[in-house]
Amino acid sequence: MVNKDGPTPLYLQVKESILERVEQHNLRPHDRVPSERELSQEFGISRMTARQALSEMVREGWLYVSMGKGTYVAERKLDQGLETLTGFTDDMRRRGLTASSRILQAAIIPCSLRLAEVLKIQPESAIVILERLRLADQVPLALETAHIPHHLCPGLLQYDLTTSSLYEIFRTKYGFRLGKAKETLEATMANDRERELLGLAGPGPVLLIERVTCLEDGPVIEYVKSAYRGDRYKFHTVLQHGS
Amino acid sequence: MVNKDGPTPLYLQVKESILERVEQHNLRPHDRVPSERELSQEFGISRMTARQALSEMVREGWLYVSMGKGTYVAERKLDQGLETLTGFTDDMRRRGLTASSRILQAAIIPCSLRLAEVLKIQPESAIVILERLRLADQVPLALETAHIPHHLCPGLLQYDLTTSSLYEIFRTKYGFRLGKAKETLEATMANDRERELLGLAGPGPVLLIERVTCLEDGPVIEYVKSAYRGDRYKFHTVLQHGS
DNA sequence: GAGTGGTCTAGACCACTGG
DNA sequence: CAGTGGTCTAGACCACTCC
Repeated sequence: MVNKDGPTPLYLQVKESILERVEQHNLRPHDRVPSERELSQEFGISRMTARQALSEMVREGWLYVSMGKGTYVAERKLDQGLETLTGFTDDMRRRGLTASSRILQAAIIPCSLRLAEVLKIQPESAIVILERLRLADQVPLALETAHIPHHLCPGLLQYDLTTSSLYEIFRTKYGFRLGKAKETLEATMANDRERELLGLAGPGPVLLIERVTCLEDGPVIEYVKSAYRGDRYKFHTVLQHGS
Repeated sequence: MVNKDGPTPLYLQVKESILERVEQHNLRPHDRVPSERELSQEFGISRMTARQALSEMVREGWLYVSMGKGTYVAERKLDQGLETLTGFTDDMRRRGLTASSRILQAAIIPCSLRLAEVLKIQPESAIVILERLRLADQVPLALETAHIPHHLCPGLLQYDLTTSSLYEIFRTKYGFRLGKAKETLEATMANDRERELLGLAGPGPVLLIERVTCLEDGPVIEYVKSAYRGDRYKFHTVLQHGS
């Protein structure tokens, strides 16, 4: 059942084994998984090793624990995807809306000092700057400015960016796989330009979102700053307790 | 140094002890923390127990490990553990600030119809309502109202909620383990009450955060609505691309 | 009372880093 | 080489849940 002499740690082998049962639906949400003592007998390992496999899976959201009762398979589908990285197009699709864009600026420019630090490239390197008014069902919702290192995606501006998702182009045209993104969100007042483009009658709040996105293998692919109309947009996320 | 007979687990006592040294700057970023074997001698505990304290802190982003060299204090940048569920107190601690509270309302009231749906309890059930002005280094930062099913934590109001973390009380006094939380964030204008309590001179934006938190084994433990000063607070999160 | 997870011990061997 | 974290063992006692 497990290989005690191989290079793979025992607890990882146990983890993989349970993960398989979950993914192949031999174990379904809210089914009980074998107890720590059962696993240690089944695999011929100590209870602490079985425990390490289970508690890692609990931490990662695959399983949950009910004190004195047992460990169970977690519900995945409900919240899955809310903490995942999506662009404007997918975000709107999830809300049942159709995304489109009006391009305000699309150019290749030298990169400022501050931006070079964020994108982890040399100052003055060429970057693609792409400013778009993002519409949901034809109504202005956000003003979005993306900064992308030009050497990572030469020829980006030849594609139709009014209807296509930028992330879709990254994936299909350049073969990029997105990794992690860091976001910050804050509430501010709309400035004049935002007010005009978003169609606000008077002063109003906007949700300012900054995102730094990395590819799976490390390099920063974009820095995006967006201003969402406060009265029309809510940001959703799911947090998992870390212990 | 540690209390072996008390109700607090040894590894948590060790964790708190190291956390204190980090917060009081006795240990600075990139300083080495005592090794697992050193800690087990210092506290008179086994190495596995010391290890549990350290590895939890690594997972939470306080420390990092360098293989074969040692364990070190992490740079408290906006890096890790940001997608984990924390309360105001821990959030401020991560930013190097001290959290405190002014209690505006603490009572047991019957639950409204709308709230009953969110908390998944019967309408008119008793709930604890706790409204607090949250301060960071003595400066008002957020107005927070928590709604908690009373039957889950009877006697909650007897505890000191001005300095204690609500989540700390959940954990130590009731033995709760937090699971997932769903949050929504939006930008609005401060209403009169928020403006007065948060100390805003005139109209200003606030970041409105709603959170529904569940325990590990399912039940909803709280619904919290918070209004953060837009000019003093940024929300951080990390998104992971869903493959 | 029997089973569960939560904590803890006192050892052990390994791969890795530094001097 | 001595020290580090990574893994693992075979026990132990506890609080909890269900019957």
